[in-house]
Amino acid sequence: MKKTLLGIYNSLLNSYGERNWWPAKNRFEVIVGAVLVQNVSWSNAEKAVNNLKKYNLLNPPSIHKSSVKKLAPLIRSSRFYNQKAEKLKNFTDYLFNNYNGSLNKMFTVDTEKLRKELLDIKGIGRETADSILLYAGKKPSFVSDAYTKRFLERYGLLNGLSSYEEIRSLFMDNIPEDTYMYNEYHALIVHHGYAVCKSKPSCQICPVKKISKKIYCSHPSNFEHSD
DNA sequence: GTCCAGGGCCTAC
DNA sequence: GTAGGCCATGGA
Repeated sequence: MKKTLLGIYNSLLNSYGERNWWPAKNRFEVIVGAVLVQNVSWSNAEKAVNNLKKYNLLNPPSIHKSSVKKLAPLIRSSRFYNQKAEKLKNFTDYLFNNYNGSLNKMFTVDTEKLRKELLDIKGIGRETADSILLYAGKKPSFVSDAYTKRFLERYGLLNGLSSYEEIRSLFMDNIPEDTYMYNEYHALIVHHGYAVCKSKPSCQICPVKKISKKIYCSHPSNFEHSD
């Protein structure tokens, strides 16, 4: 499994190159983006992020001071905007209550401890917490998601594993604890699944096959299973 | 018009 | 612990 996962990583990296995620200027922008992109396309989330920026609200104190009523219309494009406005405020409440509003202080906390804290915030689930840890905090916490699960299924690597934590552990137990690799690996899987396999009649990594209503790559033959 | 995107919470069983 | 409903935009 170690060799397989590393082999897939190298194939993806060779095919697509570094993805250089997350597309954001600073850590808080990553965090806001991670919440706003929940179950919506990045383009929709990006519009909402830019709107907050436009009104100088893309910083912890401004979100903290703003009401849900003020924030919600600005992030309308990100879908579920009332809930997401609440979520952004839940995060800044946590940040000010525990770290005096300082992301620097927050990110000095041990990775697993901080992960638990983030998961206690209403609106921050596993994928969002791991995205914050990895892409904002540069901490080695692998991000799994729907693409990752689909990807592993497609290549027959899931072997009955299904939960988020199981999939996350599959990567963390089998590839080096390397923030750069965690960062690129997740970004490459998303890029492969979304930008390439979905948009092109054939992709460089594997042939495309239509299953049910979605388009999936389905041939594992490009990756040798060494174990 | 239909489909679906880089989820998470709540409730019921 | 998990299946299903809910939230409720915009581009293809």
